[in-house]
Amino acid sequence: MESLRGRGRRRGGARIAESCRDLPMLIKHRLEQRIRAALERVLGAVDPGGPVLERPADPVHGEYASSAALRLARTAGLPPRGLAERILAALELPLGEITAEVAGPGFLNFRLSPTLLAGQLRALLADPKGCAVSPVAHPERILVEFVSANPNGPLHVGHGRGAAYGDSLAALLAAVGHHVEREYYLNDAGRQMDILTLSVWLRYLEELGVRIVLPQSAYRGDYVGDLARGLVGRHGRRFSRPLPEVGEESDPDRQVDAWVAAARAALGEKDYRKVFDEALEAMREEISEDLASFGVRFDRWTSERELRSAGVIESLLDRLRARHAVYENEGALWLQATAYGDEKDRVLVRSAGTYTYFTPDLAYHVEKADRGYDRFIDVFGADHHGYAPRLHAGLQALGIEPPERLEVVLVQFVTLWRGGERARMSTRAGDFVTLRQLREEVGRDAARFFYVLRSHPQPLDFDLDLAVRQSPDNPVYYVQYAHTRVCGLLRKAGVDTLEVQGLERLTEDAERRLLVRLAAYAETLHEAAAQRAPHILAQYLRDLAGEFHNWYAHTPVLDAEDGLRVPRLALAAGVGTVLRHGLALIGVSAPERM
RNA sequence: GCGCCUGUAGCUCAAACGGAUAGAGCAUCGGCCUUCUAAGCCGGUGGUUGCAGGUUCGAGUCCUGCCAGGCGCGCCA
Repeated sequence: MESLRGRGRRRGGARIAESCRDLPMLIKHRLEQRIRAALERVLGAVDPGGPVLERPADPVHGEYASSAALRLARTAGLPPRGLAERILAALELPLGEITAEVAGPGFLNFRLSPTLLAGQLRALLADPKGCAVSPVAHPERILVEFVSANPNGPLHVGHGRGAAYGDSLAALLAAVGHHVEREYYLNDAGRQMDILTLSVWLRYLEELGVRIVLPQSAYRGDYVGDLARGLVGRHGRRFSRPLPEVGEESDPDRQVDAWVAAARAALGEKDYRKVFDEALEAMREEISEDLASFGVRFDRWTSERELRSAGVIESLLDRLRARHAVYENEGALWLQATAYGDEKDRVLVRSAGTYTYFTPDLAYHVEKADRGYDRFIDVFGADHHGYAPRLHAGLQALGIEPPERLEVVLVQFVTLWRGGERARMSTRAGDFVTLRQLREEVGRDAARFFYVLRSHPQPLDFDLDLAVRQSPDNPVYYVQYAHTRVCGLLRKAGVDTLEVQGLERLTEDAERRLLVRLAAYAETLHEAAAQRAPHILAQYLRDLAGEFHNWYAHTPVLDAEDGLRVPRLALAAGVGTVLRHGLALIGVSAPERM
C-alpha cells in the first residue's frame, strides 16, 4: 500500500494547498496508519488479523470503522469493548477532523468532521483535471495487452467486453500514477491467416462464377464475401485459377491445411501473398476503426509477422536450448513446461516444422520483458485460462523473474440474447453480433457502461432487445443526467470561478453523504486499480449520481437561503468534476445537456 | 474423469485480505412536475445467499462433500 505524502491539512485552513500530490486525499490510509500505531502502543507488534479499517454499510456507524478490537480481544485477554476503549485512548486523531467512538460489541467508529470534508472538496475543486488523486507510492511501468483478436474476422461483442475492460483498466492504472501503455498483439502470421486467405480466395472464385464447396474449417461469415468482392473490384480476374483438386481428409485441420497448400500452389507465392496481405490489411483497418469508435486507442500494435522476421523465435529457441528447457520427441520440439508448474509439456515446433500458436506468443512475451516493463498484464477471454500456466512456465524456463511480472486477467464470456434466445458466437461460422452492430444499436456510452458495470470474472448476459429498448432506462443515462444537472446549475448561476468558502455549512444529511462520497473518490480509484476491477468505479459513479439526484430533488441551490448558494454550487461542481473524471476513465461521455 | 470460474430478490448484478439489519437497477404496486431539466424524486412488495456439514465472538465471503451451469484439458488458436 502506498503511504501518504505530506502532512494533512490543518483544520480551518482556508488556503488552497500546495501541489495536488501533497493533498491528503487518502484519508483512509492516513487513519489506518494511526490505528496501527495505536495498536502497537497497546499490544506491541501484533498482526491485526484482518483489515484495520473498513467502510461500514450503514452511515450511522460513521464513515469508517475498525473491527480490530473484536479480533484481537482474545490474544489481548481483554473484552472487546475494553480493548477498543484502550485503542481509542492510545489513538492520536487529528483533533477537530475525525472523531471516534466505541460502538456495538467493540467496533471503533470514525466520523469525519465538516472541516475535513470541506477541505476535501476544496482540494477537489482546485484540481479538476486530476481530482486530487494522490499517486501510488511506487509507480510502475505497466503494459496492458488486450483485445488482440486474430485479424481473421470482425470484432464481436465478446471482444467488446475485453476492449471495454482493458481500456478502463489501463485508464485506472494511469489515474493512480502508473505509467501505462496499451498494446494490441496482432496474430498476422499464423495458420489462421492462411485459412482466411484460402476462404477469401474460394469466395473470390465463387464471385467469378465457380462452384465451390468451403472446407469445414474455412471461415464463412459475410465479411469473407465482402473481402472477396473487394478483390474482384480492385484486381478483376487476376487471381482466377482452376479450382484445385484436394483429396478428402478425415481430420478437418489437415483437410484445410491441404486446401491452403493447394491454393498457395495454384496462386503462386506472389499472388497468394497479395490476397493474404489485402485480407489482412482490410481486417486490421476494420478492427482498428471499430475500436477507435468504441473509444479505445492503442499505443502500439505489435505484429507477429514483424517479430518473426526480426528473428525473435530463433533466439527464443536458442535461449531455451541453452537452459536445457526443451527436448525432442517424435520429431517435435517440446518445452519442459511441467518443470515449471504447467500440467503438460508443450510443443513448440511441430514435427512438420511449423510453430505452434504458443511459440511466437512466448517470444512476444519475452520481448515485452526485455522492453523493461515492471509488469505486463494480459487480458484474455476465459477460454484461455489453461494458457496462462504455459506462458508462466515459458517465462520461468527463461529465468525471467519475478513470475508475477506477468499478470493474466481472465474476462468471462458474454452470452448474447436476442428474441429470448441465445445467439451462438462463432467466428468460423460467421454467426455473431459484431461490436460495430452493438455500437450502432445501443450506442457507445451505453455499451461501454454496461460492459464495465459487471465484474469481469462474472459471465455477462447481454440482452440485445433489452439494451436497445430500454436505452433511456440504462444506468448510463442516470449517471450522465446527473452531470447534465450539475452543468445546468452552473450555467444558470453564471459563475466561472467558484469561491470555496463556507463549505463547512454543508451539513444536511444528503450534503454530508455527498461530501463523504466525494472524499472517497481517490481511494475508490486506488481500490479499483489495485483489484483490476473497473466495475468498482462504475458502481461508485452510479451511487454518486444517485445521491446527487436525491439531494438535487430536495435542496434548492440557486435559490438557497442565506449564504448557502455558493457552498451548494461548489458541492454540485465537485460532483460534476468527479463524474466527468470517472466517466472519462471508462470511456463514457459526460454531456452538458441531454 | 481432472483443473479453473460461477451459483445472491421474478430478471440482470453489487456487497473492498470474514464484521453491525445482504444492497442497487429492471419488473410490479402507490404517490410527486405553476418552483434549478420528471432521462428525476419518495414509498411499498419481493431473500433459508444452490444443498449439507465444519471453522469462530461473527460466514454470501474461509474449509470439506454434494448439486447445477460455463470454460479448459490439441503437434487448434
